[in-house]
Amino acid sequence: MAILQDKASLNKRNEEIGNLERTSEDKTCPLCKQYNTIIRDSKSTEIVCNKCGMVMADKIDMRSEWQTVDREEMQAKTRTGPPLSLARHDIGASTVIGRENIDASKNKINPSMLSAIYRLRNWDLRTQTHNHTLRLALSELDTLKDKLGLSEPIVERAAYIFRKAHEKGILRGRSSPAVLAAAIYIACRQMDAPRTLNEIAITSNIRRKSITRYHRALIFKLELKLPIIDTKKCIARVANKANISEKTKHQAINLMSEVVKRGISTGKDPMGLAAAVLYASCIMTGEQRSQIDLARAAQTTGVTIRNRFKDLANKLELHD
DNA sequence: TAAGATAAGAGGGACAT
DNA sequence: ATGTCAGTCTTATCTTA
Repeated sequence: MAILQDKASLNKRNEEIGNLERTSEDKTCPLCKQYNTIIRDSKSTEIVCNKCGMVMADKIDMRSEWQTVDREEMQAKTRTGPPLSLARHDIGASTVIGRENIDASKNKINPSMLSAIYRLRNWDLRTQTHNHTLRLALSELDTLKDKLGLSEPIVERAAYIFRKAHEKGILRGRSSPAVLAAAIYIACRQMDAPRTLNEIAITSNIRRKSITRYHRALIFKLELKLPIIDTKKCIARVANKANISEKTKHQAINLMSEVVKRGISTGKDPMGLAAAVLYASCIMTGEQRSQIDLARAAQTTGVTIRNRFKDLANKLELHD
């Protein structure tokens, strides 16, 4: 891959790559060593491994992409490319800098511009390490995807959030796996496919504490909005896990809407509440389930079920 | 064995200093 | 920024039916 000399060769390169458009092919990614489909993002000028986010171009020596020695060369070859699904904007930033770099040596450039270019260069170099942690995070994301059973849109959303966190410098001083876990949690919430913090904490092997901390940081710094957790979905989850009959499930959903209407649900762990509502519904329909069973299904404790249940009994006067 | 009670501890929100 | 306070949830242990 030649260093881009000027706009003409840049265009030529884009043209070459353009010929590859819509040809995704199977090959082994040099970074993650996984044999998988490598896709070209039609909106950017990058070819991207869809497993780890490794950015590459076809018809070039792969190794030179990431085994650069010389700073200048590295900078010139840098292609900051988030993977396919993430490349929504600031596409090809490094290429632009590469072009300006040449301009700086070739054409006489306004000296006042030099410092600006220098800054850009540094920024660009930083994105190189950004890409490194990005790649690590994305491959981690891939393994978590299977463990948590995340859908593709959730994975993309999580990756997007993580990348935004990168850009805003939120990762500095924070553990990126933990930030990734927080991003996953947020993505799940946003895509309306709730996973509990505990599930994510356990599968990612990251302390729940750090996930919640970074979760808050992300919400605040990225000004994200999270939809309220759908308590009915919690009911469905717990019910399915505890093998509750459809009849009782429906009863529980009705009961839950009443609970929500009366504001009993605010500030309570939705899963615990759902379990308590289900427990109450089981009593109503005569289905036999122990508090412990429900608690386990909701990943909470019997104490919580009891407390919630007592609340329900007091406030809804359900005695039967 | 399930359910209930109680206590100690952690973590975080609200609010004041 | 730091501290306090009330409320929530968890873990552990004991008692009751």
